[in-house]
Amino acid sequence: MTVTTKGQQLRADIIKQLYYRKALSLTEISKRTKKSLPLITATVNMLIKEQYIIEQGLAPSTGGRRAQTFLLNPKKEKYVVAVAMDQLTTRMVIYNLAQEIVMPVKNLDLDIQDQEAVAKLSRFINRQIEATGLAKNHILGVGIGMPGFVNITEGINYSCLKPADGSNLRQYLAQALGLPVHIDNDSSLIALAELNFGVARDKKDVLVVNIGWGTGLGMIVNGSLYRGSSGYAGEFSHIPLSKTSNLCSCGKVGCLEVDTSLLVMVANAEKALADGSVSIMSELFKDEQKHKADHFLDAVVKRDPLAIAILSDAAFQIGKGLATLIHIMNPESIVLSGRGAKAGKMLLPAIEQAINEFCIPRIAEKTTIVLSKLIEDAELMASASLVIAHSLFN
Amino acid sequence: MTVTTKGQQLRADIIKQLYYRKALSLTEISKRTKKSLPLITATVNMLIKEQYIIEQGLAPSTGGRRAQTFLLNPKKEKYVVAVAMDQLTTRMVIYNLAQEIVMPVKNLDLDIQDQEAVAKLSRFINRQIEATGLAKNHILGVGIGMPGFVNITEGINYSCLKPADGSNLRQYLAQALGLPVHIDNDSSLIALAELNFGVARDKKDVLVVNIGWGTGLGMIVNGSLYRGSSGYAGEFSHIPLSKTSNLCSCGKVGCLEVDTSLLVMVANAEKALADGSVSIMSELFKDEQKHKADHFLDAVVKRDPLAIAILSDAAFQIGKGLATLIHIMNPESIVLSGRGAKAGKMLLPAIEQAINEFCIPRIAEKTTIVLSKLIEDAELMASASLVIAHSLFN
DNA sequence: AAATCTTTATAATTTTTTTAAAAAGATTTG
DNA sequence: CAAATCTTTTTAAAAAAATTATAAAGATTT
Repeated sequence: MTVTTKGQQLRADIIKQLYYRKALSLTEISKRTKKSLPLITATVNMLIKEQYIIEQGLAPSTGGRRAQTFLLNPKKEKYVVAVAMDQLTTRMVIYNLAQEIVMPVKNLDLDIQDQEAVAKLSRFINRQIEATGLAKNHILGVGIGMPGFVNITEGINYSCLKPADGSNLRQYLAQALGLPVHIDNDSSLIALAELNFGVARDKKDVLVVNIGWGTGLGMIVNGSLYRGSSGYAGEFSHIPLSKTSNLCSCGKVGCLEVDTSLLVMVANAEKALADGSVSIMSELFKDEQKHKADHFLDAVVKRDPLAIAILSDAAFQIGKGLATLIHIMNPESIVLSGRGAKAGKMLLPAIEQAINEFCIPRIAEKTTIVLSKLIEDAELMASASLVIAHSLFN
Repeated sequence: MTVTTKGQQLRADIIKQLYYRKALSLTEISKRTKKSLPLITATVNMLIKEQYIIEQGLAPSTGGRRAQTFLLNPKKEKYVVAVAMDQLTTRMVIYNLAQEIVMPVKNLDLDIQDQEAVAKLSRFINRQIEATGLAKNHILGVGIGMPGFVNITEGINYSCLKPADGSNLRQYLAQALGLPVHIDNDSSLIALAELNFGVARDKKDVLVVNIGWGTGLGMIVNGSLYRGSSGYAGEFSHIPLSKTSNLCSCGKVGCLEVDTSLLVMVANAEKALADGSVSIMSELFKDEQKHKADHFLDAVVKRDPLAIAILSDAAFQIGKGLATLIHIMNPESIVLSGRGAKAGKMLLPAIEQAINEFCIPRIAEKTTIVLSKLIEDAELMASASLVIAHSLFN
């Protein structure tokens, strides 16, 4: 059993704060870690001696003496592997402690339902790490975001990515890669990204909607990610809300997902095209290099009327679901994130209309709907921060 | 501005722990307050000297030396006034520090929408206190639970109980009573009661449903009451879920409340009786001493088929709403509380059926539905603990 | 440009926690 | 059944951390 001393904990906390906030003064670190200034001063000096931290220069004046600020050392040879998976594509990147990209994003076409997905994944990660020539003892760990019911303590995904030998997913990967591995649900990670690096920074109660194949949800409650008693909180897409009686992939009828998934939107588009609707999608869909969902989103961004109409119908349903969430959670804001948030501005009117229609004004009036500024990077950034959050830096 | 020192804070924390848990050993207090044993020992000894705490006797053996346990002193002349309001009735009781009843429950028929409700309330409370002969400086404060949108920091109820002179509700009452006053929403208080004294004790994530005139909700998240960013979290009864298009009191259509409020159930019963249904309610309703809702609940307890049928319809709708909540919050358990929980066992089958029908099994399987054991006392107990939580004990 | 005001950084003091030791009581064993 | 052992509480001593106070640095004002 590894025992973590208080000193180690504080070192890790300080590094974590600097990782999230970049430049910080001693006073700021002290406030954030809730430890006294003398203790922080001593610990930071130790970390400077060990090259983890460098002096950055003076902070802008706030009226008196300017504070010295500190930064994580980009030259320190400590690296983080970040992986973001979705149903069909897996992306990977390597960062240093300053969140600078050491190895640019690499893509792998990988069907998450593939029987050999786990083996392919670990080969891919290993190959990329080897290609960089980085020594494994300089890599702090691997953070992986993935769809499905993820048990983060056990390191299992109940929905997919089961190792062929029946072993534990995280253990399998840790063994195969020779590195610490941390896995989490994609929507949870996107919420963490918005909390640590995005528009949910410094906010206490925020709902982050992951608009993608399905409609995921990550909940920031009291300033930290809420996971529920068995880790499955935020199963937004399967709440009973649809008026249609379409069967959902989960086996139930009436789930929100049957009206709002990107796949359903694509299907609706194809149906409309078959019925003779005019749209640039009929051209776009011929290019099979990209997935139809991406073509659909492109069409939306290009203001294609049919695509926008279909998207708006889905957005209205999402908005109705959000109205329920607002009543229950009374959040400060709701962040639209995930790959579908590319079409963010197109989504907003229908969502806001639904919220106005279904919310008691007093409850909704303080809740703002905002668009993510991270979009593509969110999941990778959060995968990396998973590793930072679990490392000890000895 | 009153400054609270660390020492005062710890004294209050210790008293609070003893108030919630009754007999505790020094070690247990130390763990609960997360303060060291030497510090706790010293502070408890100080509180014993001041008569706040008494030795209770030795704890049962756990294998080694038996621990001394401590209790709040029932003879200490410190009292708490607890008030619980609903739409038509207000109840009041006075406890000592050991939660023993010093003045038994008194009732006041008070329509919460009455223009002079606040004045009547303060006269009532004052009269009862005077009747006991207790000195005001021996009373720690008054805790009041009430329906409506309550802003606990400002001390305002936006829905009702507005002082005629336009002043602040809590300030008005504090002035009129000459005592510290704390107000909170009834459903929030019932949830606090279950957390501190009931079946949600030691649990982290629990939803407490207040079945009454409407269907209220208090959420325990990470072991404490979650209020949302502007204090209105848990507005369960106005989520869009009903298939009917009945107009809700909130001005919207489709709210859960239009199918599940006790008033709707009574209306349904009356309609069925008018249509010729046979039921003991036709007799019961003639007695106008009690409210029809109480008669309805009595009929349910007496297993009247019509009443049970009506209740089950409502319960099914509540269950559908709870299915949504389970997906979002993934709670450890859901507690059915409030006056409607008297009919608890009758509610369970329909609620569980709805949950089975609308929940993904993996998510719902770990969530248990339990009945409150506090029912009547819940709100009064929590009103009192409001006062304890805000007092300083100097 | 000197004086004042703010804020950071360091030092001294106090408080609190941690660790260790002692005491009390239950359980086991000869 | 009594002595010995084992647990746990209680008290005491040492170490760590947080407050408080002071000094230093730099910005702003007069």
